[in-house]
Amino acid sequence: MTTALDHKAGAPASLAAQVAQADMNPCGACPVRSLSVCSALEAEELRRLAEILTNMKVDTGHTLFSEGDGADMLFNVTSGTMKLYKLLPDGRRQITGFLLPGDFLGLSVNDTYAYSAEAVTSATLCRFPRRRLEALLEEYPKMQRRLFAMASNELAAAQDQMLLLGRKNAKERIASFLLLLSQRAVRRGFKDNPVHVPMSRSDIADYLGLTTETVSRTFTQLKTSNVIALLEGGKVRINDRDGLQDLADGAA
Amino acid sequence: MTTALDHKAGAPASLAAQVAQADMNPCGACPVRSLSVCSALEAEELRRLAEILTNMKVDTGHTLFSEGDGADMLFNVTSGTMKLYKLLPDGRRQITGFLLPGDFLGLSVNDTYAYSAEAVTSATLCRFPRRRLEALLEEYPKMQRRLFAMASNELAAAQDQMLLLGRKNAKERIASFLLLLSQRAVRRGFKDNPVHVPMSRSDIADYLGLTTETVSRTFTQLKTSNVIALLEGGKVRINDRDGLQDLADGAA
DNA sequence: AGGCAGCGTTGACCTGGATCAAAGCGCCGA
DNA sequence: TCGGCGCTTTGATCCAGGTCAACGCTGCCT
Repeated sequence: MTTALDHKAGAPASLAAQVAQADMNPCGACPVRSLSVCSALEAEELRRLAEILTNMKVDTGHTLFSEGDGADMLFNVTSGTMKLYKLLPDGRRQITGFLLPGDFLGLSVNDTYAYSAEAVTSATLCRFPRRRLEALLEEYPKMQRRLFAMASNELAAAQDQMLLLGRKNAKERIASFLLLLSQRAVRRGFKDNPVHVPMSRSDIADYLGLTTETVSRTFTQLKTSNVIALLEGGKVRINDRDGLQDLADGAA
Repeated sequence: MTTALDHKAGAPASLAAQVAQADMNPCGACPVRSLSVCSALEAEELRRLAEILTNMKVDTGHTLFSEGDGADMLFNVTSGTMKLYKLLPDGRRQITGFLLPGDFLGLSVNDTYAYSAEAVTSATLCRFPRRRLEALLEEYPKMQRRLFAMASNELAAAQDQMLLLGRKNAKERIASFLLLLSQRAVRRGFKDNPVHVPMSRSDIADYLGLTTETVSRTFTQLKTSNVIALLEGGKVRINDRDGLQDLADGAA
């Protein structure tokens, strides 16, 4: 079992220093300001955020929280990859999303999490007490609006995923998945081509509503038809992006 | 083809009269204040909303907007049922949700709708110009917060639906669907038992990621095993709610 | 009244992906 | 260095749900 290593975000003095630079993100090492809940805010707002956050680190496989737990914390991923999932009583699992640096997690409708969150790779996050963040939101409507925009984006992504799960075949699902990862890499400022795929076949399967065997076979098919190449280290090179896009759209 | 019948919401005088009663909802006949974007607001806020809204009516089958259209309007359903869907180029369709009175639609990330909206039954809506509503949101953070809460709810529903589409079998999907309709009826103040199912088999199929034939057969199975009874007028009586719940959870 | 178009149901058959099984292939710890 | 465990791949077989087809019902339109 892995454990979470919590620690308060630096000493107060160092915090103040951080915030003195207006373009510093209080979420520590978060390299993706444009996606973070913390981005596009005023220095004053950042300072207030910094006051209530705690930086933490989780190892691969660590469960951050489980469906049904009391939802008193919100998180922002600052490095690594997390997965969110829901389970059926018999163990069937659906991964509802993979979270990259800048992504936010922990929103809940009532007072319990509606899904579980687990680290795909070792990851760092910053953690906000729900109550205190909500209080800040009241004070700074701009933060509220930013959070709303993020939720809207997630909703749009969820709808794409419903189309995928309800109507696409295995090849189309894998193609869509690879393009999604590629696009997200670009948005995070990395090059889009050898796509880094940090998750296991089993995670991919549970995200796409398939089995590991089908995921594996489909990767092999795409490799055989030279649309992609499987590189070492969990990297996938896209040889024929247009072909992959046509597949993903169901146009092929 | 059906057409939308737009008309300004009453005369200014009548509007003022409406708003004078603080617990009147500016969205005309909307009977479900607790779910509406308009609910739980101050008289002042309601008055401002009433100023910018237009009530409208759409007939069964009418397309309110299509995926890719410029998203300059937001809507709130006041009566009837709407469906949201996405299409693949070859015509495969995924319905991402059914909207009942009080539900909000038209949120978009960039400036175009990410899905199409069509009337399942004839329906009435109130329509807000996006720009003007956004301006109001700036002014009234409480409205913003309310909208955020609604988006969070939709997100949770979308995650449930992903679990359904990715991991449940046909019987479990139909069971989940019936219980969902039943619960929503309760929340809207109707009795939960003979559930009203206003949508066609084809709509149900495209919502659940099945075919009409499978939907029909599964209804028949549930009827045969006396879990439900199919009544006339698109009503379904739930005879064994616990049994249905076990099915929906995949516990049976 | 008749005809016809769309929906729902049912039957027969087919197939994509699940399931079951077994073999490679790191990677880590002793 | 070796052994073993977990992940991935590949093969063989199965089956839930898709596809194709036919028919009944209902409600329009003429």
